[in-house]
Amino acid sequence: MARDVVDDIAGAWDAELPGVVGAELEISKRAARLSALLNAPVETKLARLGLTKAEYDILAVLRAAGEPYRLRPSALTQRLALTSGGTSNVLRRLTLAGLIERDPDPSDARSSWVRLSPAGVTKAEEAVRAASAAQAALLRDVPPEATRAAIDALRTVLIALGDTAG
Amino acid sequence: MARDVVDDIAGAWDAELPGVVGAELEISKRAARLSALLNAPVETKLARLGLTKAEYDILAVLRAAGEPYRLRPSALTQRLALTSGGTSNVLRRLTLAGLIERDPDPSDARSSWVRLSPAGVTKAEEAVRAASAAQAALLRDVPPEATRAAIDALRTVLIALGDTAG
DNA sequence: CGTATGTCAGTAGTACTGATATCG
DNA sequence: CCGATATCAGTAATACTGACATAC
Repeated sequence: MARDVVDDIAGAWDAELPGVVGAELEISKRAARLSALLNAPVETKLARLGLTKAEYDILAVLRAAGEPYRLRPSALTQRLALTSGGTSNVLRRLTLAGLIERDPDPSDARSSWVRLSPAGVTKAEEAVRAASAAQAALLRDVPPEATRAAIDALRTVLIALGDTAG
Repeated sequence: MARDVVDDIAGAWDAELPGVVGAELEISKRAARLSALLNAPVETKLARLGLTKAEYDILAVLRAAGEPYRLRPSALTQRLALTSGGTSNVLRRLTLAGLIERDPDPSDARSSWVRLSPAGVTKAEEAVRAASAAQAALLRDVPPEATRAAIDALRTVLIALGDTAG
């Protein structure tokens, strides 16, 4: 079978410190590498739209939530695995850019709704189309059955790790 | 088949913008998620050793290179996919911490060797053992054949994307 | 002289902690 | 009064660009 970069790294460790590294290196380095490869063209496309990845992640979650495209800051914090402070930081920039707006929540005055502005809806849709197209173009070089096998194997591992829907 | 978090995200997009997102979302989000899950405990362990992930990556490449544990800054820049400026930045911190040293290169006075100090060798080995153990502990919950299937599927995709050894 | 190597200063963005205000 | 929600200030680290020095 052909070798990839991670095979070389694993081989080097086996020669230097036999038995110390194993499958955990192979799976984690390959997951990180694939993620980086698929992410790079997305960041390029987003930059042309004036967005960072962190900003895009928020716009995408809001757009995917469906009308009226609004969620609470705490829901965004949870879905993006950030702290509340980190979420506030990105929301401030998106507000300045006019892509989101705040609606007070009559039922709980501590919180508020974060809602895509009309410009935010447009930007979110442009961004998700651009991001998907960029990644799909990269994956054109991969046989569909290989992509499918990776998707299924990754899902199985993630579920075993407790990353389940709900 | 059981559903994971990404199934929910893909389902939401299919309902909102049918046909826009496909396999590229499923593979990229799962790779990113698995990478994040496997990385989190590593960063915790490294923090206890006084290392950041970027510092660890450099120490690990130097240690895996074998004796005399030294490489040129340009080689580190290439293997870690950084710019030269980014590499310099981390090397400065590692030098201050006493974990690496510089040896002039008699054959090319523009460059120099970056070499693990004795303390750097010890720290690198402690760190790689701690990182591997933390990830292996996580993966104890995953059937070995599922891990193996993911490793092989990821390797196939990476090779198709041109990420080959050499 | 032009290219390659590396450092440094400055910058932008990420994402944290801890303090604070407010409300249920 | 306690816990939840969110913002803000401050901090640390990442990693970039562009300017620069040096040497091949």
